Amino acid sequence: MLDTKQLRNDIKSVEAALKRRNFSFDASALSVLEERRKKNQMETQELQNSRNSQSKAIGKAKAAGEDIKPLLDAVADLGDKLDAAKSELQGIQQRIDDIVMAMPNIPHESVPIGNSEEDNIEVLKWGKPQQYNFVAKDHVDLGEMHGLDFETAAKISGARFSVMTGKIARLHRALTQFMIDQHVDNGYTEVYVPYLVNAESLTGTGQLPKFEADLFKTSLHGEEGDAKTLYLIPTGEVPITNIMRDTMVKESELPIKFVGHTPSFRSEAGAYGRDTRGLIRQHQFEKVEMVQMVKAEDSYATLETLTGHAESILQALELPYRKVNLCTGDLGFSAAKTYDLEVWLPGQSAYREISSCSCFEDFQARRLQLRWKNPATGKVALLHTLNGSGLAVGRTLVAVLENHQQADGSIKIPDVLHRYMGGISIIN
RNA sequence: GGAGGGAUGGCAGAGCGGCUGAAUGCACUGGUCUUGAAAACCAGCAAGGAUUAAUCUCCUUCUAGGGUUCAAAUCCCUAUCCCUCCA
Repeated sequence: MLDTKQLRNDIKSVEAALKRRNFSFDASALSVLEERRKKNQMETQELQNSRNSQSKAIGKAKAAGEDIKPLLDAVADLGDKLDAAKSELQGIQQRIDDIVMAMPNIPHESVPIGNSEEDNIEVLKWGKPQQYNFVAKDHVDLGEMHGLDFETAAKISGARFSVMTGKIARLHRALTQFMIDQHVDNGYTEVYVPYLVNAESLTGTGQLPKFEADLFKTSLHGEEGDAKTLYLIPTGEVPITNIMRDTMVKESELPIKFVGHTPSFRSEAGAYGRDTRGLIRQHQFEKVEMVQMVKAEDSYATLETLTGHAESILQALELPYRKVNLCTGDLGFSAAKTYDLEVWLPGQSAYREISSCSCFEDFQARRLQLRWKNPATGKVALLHTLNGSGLAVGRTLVAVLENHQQADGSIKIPDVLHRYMGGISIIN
């Protein structure tokens, strides 16, 4: 959520900033609503003030044993007036909230302006795509040789699911273990979190109210009451970030660094026909997620180090990748700036997203009521939140299979994984 | 499945329907004292919003949503979460 003060005082610059990411809204309508809200709020507060003071007077008169009848008569119609004023104010406020909650974050000045992923800017390339003296297979062909099975998954669940058996399942788990251990070494605290979350949590990180269609929604015994509805998490970001919802953090606890391994569930509504082959786009996939909460002045430096932590995994696994600065048109709803890491996939001869590292500034913190008190100033301030996948495990498996394949279809296991694979160095 | 108890500021924890935005303790901040620190003592210290140049002032908030009342942390109903006991 954007700062409502800024929306009130400087709506023009908000309008201009959001235009850079192709988001437009009716600024004048919002201003009109604001005016009405202000007028209404002042009237309502005046009525409340009058009620409070008159009620106090009644209390005093009663205590003094005076006749309170005339005082009671004086406030007779105040309640109705107040109720009317309140409900009107509430209505206006609701309309304002609906508009504001649907507004995306303002892109950071270093974010390139553009419409689509074509306009993203490559920041760096690491590693060289290997030249093979044979025809490189894609991960589906390779995987099926080693226990990756989509047909069985389709029987169990449907399209966009997978079953792994044997060494490939172990490799998948090894990747997860390696990633978590690496991030714990980098100072992150490991967390285990729920995979079903309530609507408040999703609102806090920005998936709701706007993106409900992307989520799997559960119902308990056929009931869909608002309070009880739980959603499958679309990313570990949701539960991990919400650990700190509604808290006043002590300075000594900062920065907060969490890492957790969770599945992610995505409906992939609107992705019909895209990446239908293989593990790239599944309804269920694993991720190791890093989340940080930092002071405002530290957030952009933190984005660099956090992205570096994700990169270190790719480097350790000897996977060529590139880092891109997402343009305004490709930026997620809550993000102010995002680096995507794209890994080289020989099977597709293309770089594909494997990690997304974002700085949200105070956009999520405002919804989450995530704050800290600065002892130096005595002031309360919103924290800045960041997160990044480190990495998407399923896609990392794809990258390892494709990049480390041998002519005979066997897979060479990167050195750092040997200890997680019981010493195996090749899958054949 | 049944019967109770609870949810209050950063934390712990009081709180007769009106002078309670909330005792007290801890934590925190400033000061006295000390070579320095600790201890002790003194003082300050909730958040959000409206208004203001700022102060002042005003409004809201004691889990959430309803209700009773001139007036609700306090009474009533519902929901959520936590705890205890019985099956």
